[in-house]
Amino acid sequence: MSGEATKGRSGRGRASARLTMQDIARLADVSTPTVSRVLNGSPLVTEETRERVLEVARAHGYAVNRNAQKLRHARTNTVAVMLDFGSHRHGAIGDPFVFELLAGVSEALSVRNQDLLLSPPGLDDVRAFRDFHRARGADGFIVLGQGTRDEMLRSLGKHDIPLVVWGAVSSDAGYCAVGSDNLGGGRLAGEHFVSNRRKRWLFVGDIRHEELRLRYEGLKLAAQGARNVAIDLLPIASMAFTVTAETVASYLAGVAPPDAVFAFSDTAAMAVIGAFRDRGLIAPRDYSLVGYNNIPPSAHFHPAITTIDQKTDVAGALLVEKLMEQIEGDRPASVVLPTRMVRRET
Amino acid sequence: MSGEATKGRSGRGRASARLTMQDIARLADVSTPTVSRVLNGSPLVTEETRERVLEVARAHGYAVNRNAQKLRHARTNTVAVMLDFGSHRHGAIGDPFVFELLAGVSEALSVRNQDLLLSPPGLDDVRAFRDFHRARGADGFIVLGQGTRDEMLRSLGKHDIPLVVWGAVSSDAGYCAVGSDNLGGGRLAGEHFVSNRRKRWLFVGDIRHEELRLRYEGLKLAAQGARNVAIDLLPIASMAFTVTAETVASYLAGVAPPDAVFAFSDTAAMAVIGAFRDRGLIAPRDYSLVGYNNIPPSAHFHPAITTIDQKTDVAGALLVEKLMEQIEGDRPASVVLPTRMVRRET
DNA sequence: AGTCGCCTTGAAAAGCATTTCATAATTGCG
DNA sequence: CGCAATTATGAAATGCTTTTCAAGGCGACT
Repeated sequence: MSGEATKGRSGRGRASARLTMQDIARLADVSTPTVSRVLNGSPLVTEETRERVLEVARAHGYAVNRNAQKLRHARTNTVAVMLDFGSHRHGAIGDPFVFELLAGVSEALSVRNQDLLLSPPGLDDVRAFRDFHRARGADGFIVLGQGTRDEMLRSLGKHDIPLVVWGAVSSDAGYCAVGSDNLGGGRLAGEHFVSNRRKRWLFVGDIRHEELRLRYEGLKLAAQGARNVAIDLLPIASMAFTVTAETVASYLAGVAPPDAVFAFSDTAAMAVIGAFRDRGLIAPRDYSLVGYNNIPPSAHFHPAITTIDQKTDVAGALLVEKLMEQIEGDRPASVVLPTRMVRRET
Repeated sequence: MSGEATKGRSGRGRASARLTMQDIARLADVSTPTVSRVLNGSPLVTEETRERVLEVARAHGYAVNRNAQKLRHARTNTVAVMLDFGSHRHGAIGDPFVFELLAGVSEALSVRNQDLLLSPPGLDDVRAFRDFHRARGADGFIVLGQGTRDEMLRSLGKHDIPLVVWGAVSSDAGYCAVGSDNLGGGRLAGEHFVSNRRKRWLFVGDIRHEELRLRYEGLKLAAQGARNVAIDLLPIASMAFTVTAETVASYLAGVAPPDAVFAFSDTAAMAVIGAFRDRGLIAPRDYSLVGYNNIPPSAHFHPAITTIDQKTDVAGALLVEKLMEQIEGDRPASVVLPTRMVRRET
């Protein structure tokens, strides 16, 4: 509609933005290929030429057009990262956890000089994914949080698209995954309960999420492994990924309260504490509680929350590394990162 | 080095990924321009041709190569988003707040069919910024959190690069900003203290951050506006953006404790509660406390934290809208979004 | 001294889609 | 029925960089 304001003039500051490799070549009195070689650090150039070209390029603030580069190469040097905003928007993830993961990935990619394209929301089926990939928007995908999309990811794995997923690691998934030891994490929580002589355990979380299912399995393992005690593993409060104090409260309304709760996240654990307090139940007096992710506020919470800590510091770099291997044509194995328990008041 | 694994074969699934517009043209028995026109919804094509082309394209799962598109057009339809990971990694931001902002931006961009490029960390000076822009990685920038980079952003504003910043809005900044009413938020906190008859106020936060400085100013305004009371505004604990229970504790060690604390974030508020509790001080009995951002756990905290709520739901869309206007050549005005106080136990 | 081979450089093609301009086909009108 | 005016389509140029291939210049070796 408008579009005249900028089009008309060409003598302003805009002109400099149009600088191309040819311009640099002309100014340095060489050909474009030579400029290209210099800028890419090729050894096939005289030191003297190199310096001249670099000098000109710097003086004019020239930067290579990445899009032309991407077009020329088969590789785009771009990685699409998919976040689970969907559930986050509803207050679900809440933890800065995914954010930390993203920071790690961003850093690792930048080191390797890869662009990070945040994939649009709504890439929910294989078709949308493939289109996105074919449009060469990206060489590969990093999916942060598999959510309930496991099936989609599995069929994606067959499509020859480089893909790494943060989440549950299962041997038969058919795609490369990096994740923490959810089973082990769950077991740690259970062992904590055992050592506190708790007998009525409750798991809070939606086990349709593969990661959470594994944590639950770990918890069960611990229950079965307990000697001389019969553990009562209460039916799961199979609530959505979203956990609020209200949902917990309404669950509590019907039953005799548990004496141990394993919440799928620290944020959920906080909600649990609130709901239990309303019923007059205080941790650790009346029940034990273990959260997950070890987010900073958990340490300051009252009571301070015992939680499972995942090694997120290396996660980003690892995800990127695995993806790069795939892009090179390899088929790297999945990785399970260790977890540990941070024992606090609950 | 390797590179043979994929290169050699061409009969596998790879071949289909190489599908180009020419292929579609040949298959549909038309020319490339026609395919292009069809795919871009140009009216210059017969209905019959259109259908044939679309049919072929769909059948073969063809998707336009965005990089070629970007190269051809002056606009890349890509927006770079800059996050303040730096401080986050040190446990600083912590709040899911920035994350929410990002989600909003992502959604708004996807609606407008714009790619979201997460800009690499370390874009700290004007030069790096400009290079990034010139490389045509992006048509414009959205900066989430101005941090202490205000000066850099100002000089950037003069460089003819479309830019919108989430953060403090000041009339002389020279760049377009969208942010919440930090001054008003600070005043709300102060008024809360006044109504609770608190007299020794402490602000926790690093006022080198423009946003935080404004909140502090708002607090001061409320102090000055109080009738019949002399408010004692304690020297700021001018700690880094990172606030831990330890920093608060060491600050407390030297002075008579305040009876009101305004923390720059809910996460910081939680740290404050922890440190005060260690000194035997309980809110709201011994002091009032107001946080910022209204993150979910604040409601479940014990005591439940009174906080300032920002309208993040519209923020993302607004940021994108302002940026688009700039890319079109306009110079949109900055916007201040309203804040409100969520009064809870503290 | 002559030939071979290496090193540096440039011309041209390729990578994929869009846009301009020209052409062929069709319609409308006198 | 012939000419002008549309309309649908294609050829060629364009955007910017990288890669291949060829050529020219130089020293080294026999």
